Amino acid sequence: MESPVYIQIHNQLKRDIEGGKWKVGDRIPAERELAIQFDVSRMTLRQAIQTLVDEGILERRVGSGTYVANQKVQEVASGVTSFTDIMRRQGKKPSSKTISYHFATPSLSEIEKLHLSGDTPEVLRMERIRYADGVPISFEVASIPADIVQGLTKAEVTDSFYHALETKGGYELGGAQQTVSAETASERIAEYLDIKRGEAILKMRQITFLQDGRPFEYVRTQYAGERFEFYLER
Amino acid sequence: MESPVYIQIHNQLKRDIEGGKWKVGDRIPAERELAIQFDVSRMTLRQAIQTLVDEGILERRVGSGTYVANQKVQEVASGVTSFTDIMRRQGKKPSSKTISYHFATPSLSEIEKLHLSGDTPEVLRMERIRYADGVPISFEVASIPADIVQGLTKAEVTDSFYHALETKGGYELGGAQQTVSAETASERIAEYLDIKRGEAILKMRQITFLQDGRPFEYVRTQYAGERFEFYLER
DNA sequence: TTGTCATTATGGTCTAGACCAGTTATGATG
DNA sequence: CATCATAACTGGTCTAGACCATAATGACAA
Repeated sequence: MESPVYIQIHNQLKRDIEGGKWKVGDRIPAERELAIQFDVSRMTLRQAIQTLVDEGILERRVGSGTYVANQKVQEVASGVTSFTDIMRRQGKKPSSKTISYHFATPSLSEIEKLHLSGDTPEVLRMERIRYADGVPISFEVASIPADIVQGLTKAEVTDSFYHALETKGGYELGGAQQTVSAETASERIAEYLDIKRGEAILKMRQITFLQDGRPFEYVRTQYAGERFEFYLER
Repeated sequence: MESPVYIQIHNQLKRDIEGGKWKVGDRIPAERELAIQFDVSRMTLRQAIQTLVDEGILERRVGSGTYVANQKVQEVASGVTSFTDIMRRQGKKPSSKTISYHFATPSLSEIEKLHLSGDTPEVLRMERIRYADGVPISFEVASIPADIVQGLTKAEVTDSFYHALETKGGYELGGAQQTVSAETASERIAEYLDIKRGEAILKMRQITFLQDGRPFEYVRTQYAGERFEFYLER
């Protein structure tokens, strides 16, 4: 591993919690004890705990202990949500078909949007159709700097990219910028989405950022207008 | 003082920044130096800096220094913005043409969306076309409970509704719920927006709330797809 | 003038302690 | 058995160092 120790501990604790080692409301071992278990100083252990507190996963109570918080707000309020999560939350079964998946030299707009530099930057570019309960919802093109996906398998990238980034890559996801507009469907898109040419398309461009502000993903999505709508609270 | 040292330092640095000691983009002294100035250990000084980074006031750059961040996000991210404000911010001259403006008995969906009750509720319903620099951008239908607009003139409602609500009505604006979808233009809408029938329309439904959670406005807007896009940060 | 490379300064991480203040469990005492 | 003081434990803060990777600087060579 190359990520900082406290991130590794963060990930380990997160896995433990998600794996059911401790349930909501449970008290986890004291800082001093965990520090011994992980063989780090208490300050380092505290840094790991802090990141989980920031995420709303843990909750500290002075004099009493550190507890597994009952999450809720987080997912709705904060940031980036994957297609998979959105569909699951609506009780739909998400699936997708990968049209293409290959590394390439980035286009000008990819270089600009992803802040790429160096003499020979490379991006992973993939095209996918996404389905809800088997009905095509959207066609998307995603571009990701090659170094970000280093060490991830194709399955991890296509099936659980955000999750893999956090657990295996040690990255922390930040916010996103989106623009939403409307167009009519081209012949190719219409075929992909099983609609007629000229029907309405909701087009979204999204740049997703890491916690430190680095863009790591540039996605262009075209949704079948008749089957999808955006919901926002502000 | 009784607050922790790092909070005191936090406050001092904040005062310094607000007082103009350092301007946006300036580099503040190095951590090691500030630690000496405040006569604390570097770890404690870092804790003070961290709180300011969390607030988006400072920005760290490894190997380079700590800088006063240029804030931005806030205004964009938070709250309800009027068409007028959005256009002004983009340097466009906003205008609008009122198609209809009358009080009516609410439809079922208006009753539901606006939480109307009482035996004879009434809504103000108005239809408008919005322009930017004279080019039609959107057609909107807005419904407002009659009691909300009591005491406001027609000009105040059509020209500066949010502003008039706050100053003359004494209401405090809260959040909003929006759904965004795509459709194709009907004959009537196409005419209003000076586009062809069948062209893409970005359709937004918005319910706007007061601070206390009461809905006070239900707006259905259709934007000319080729002339408008939504921008979001999340 | 340009490119390379070593130096230096910066933030990032980590340690092994310390003391404080709030909470809880333990016992002694009535 | 109930009460209350106290000891033990918890997270919160703080220190005085250390080493690392990155970024900026300046000297030197091409």
